[in-house]
Amino acid sequence: MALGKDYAGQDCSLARALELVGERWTLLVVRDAFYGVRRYSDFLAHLDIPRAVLAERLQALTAAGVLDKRRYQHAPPRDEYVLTEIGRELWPALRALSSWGARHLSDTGPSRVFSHVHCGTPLGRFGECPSCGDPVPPQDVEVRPGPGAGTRDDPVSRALRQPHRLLEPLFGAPS
Amino acid sequence: MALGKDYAGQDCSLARALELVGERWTLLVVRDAFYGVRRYSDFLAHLDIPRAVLAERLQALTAAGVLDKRRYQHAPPRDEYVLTEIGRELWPALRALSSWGARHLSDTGPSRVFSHVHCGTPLGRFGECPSCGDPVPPQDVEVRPGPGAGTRDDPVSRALRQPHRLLEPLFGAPS
DNA sequence: CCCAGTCGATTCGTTGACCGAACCAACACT
DNA sequence: AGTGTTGGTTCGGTCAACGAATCGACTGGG
Repeated sequence: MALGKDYAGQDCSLARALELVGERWTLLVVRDAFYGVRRYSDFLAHLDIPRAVLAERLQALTAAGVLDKRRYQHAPPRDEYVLTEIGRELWPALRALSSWGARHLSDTGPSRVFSHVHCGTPLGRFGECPSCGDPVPPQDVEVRPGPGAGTRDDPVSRALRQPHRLLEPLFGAPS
Repeated sequence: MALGKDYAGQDCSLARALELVGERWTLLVVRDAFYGVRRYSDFLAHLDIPRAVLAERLQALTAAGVLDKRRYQHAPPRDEYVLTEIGRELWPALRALSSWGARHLSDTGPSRVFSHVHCGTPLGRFGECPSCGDPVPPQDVEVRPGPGAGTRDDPVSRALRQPHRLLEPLFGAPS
């Protein structure tokens, strides 16, 4: 977590994962990346995160190969951050944690619902499709607002009010 | 995370989960609980965590219903912390994160290997049994040291050098 | 050319969580 | 009485997070 000290001595895959992805805000940044957020200003507006912290997290995730920073426009220079294959493989972990939170820490029901885009079935708690029985890769998952949906009013929240496929860019950024 | 501010406004199950379980050390405490660690002093010895922080985390997890603090002996008074059903349901998330870390952030291979106790098959990346095809509940999982096992020398690390079933107490504490 | 606006940051002073060592209370054993 | 174990609490010091202000590169408008 790079919070003063690392988890030195914890010879454990979990500890190593947490040093990168366990810092404050980091997993929420990754979650937004799955939602299709790609630009600094959109992360900023959706997360209410201090600018310096966002810049640091994006840099760390890029350095670790979870995100790829690429210039999609040269005049003026504009960069976007996109999940790499390594980043996309965080989906099961993200899904499991989020599902756990929804089941045990929520009073209003989930704020977003995930379903298999091919058959419309809501995902099970491991991210699998109950009717097909197989784990669903994120690009085949559709997000929709759920019963506990919030009332934020930033461009990202507004765009997420309609069904959206994971990993698809939220805004028509030049690919 | 209760780090200065909470994730106010992040109306999201993931954010709620992270406020509890996303703080530094917390998931490692839960991991140790799955390993069968139950006593304050054992967490302390295995994690190299500041005493105050451990006390705070155990209290928070207990308050949230993830751990159950119970007195297993009255003279002298001794308490143990045991995973509740809610806590045990964190297993898929823990497994997914740990597996991700092992695949992408490890140079020596996993420090511990998990396998289905009924058939001996090593678990897949979602915590499922590749040969049975079903998700394996933690009480049916066996931990063994893996190729990247460390060289710590505390009672917990020593006890974990031999195969051990998850959730079983590491030491013969009176149940 | 000049000015306002946007994007992606960096800088800075303050707050607060984490760290590690010391201390403490309750109890058991000798 | 003295020593040891367990399960904490207390206390400075340090370092990361916070939020506001600033900045540099660029564009489009007048």
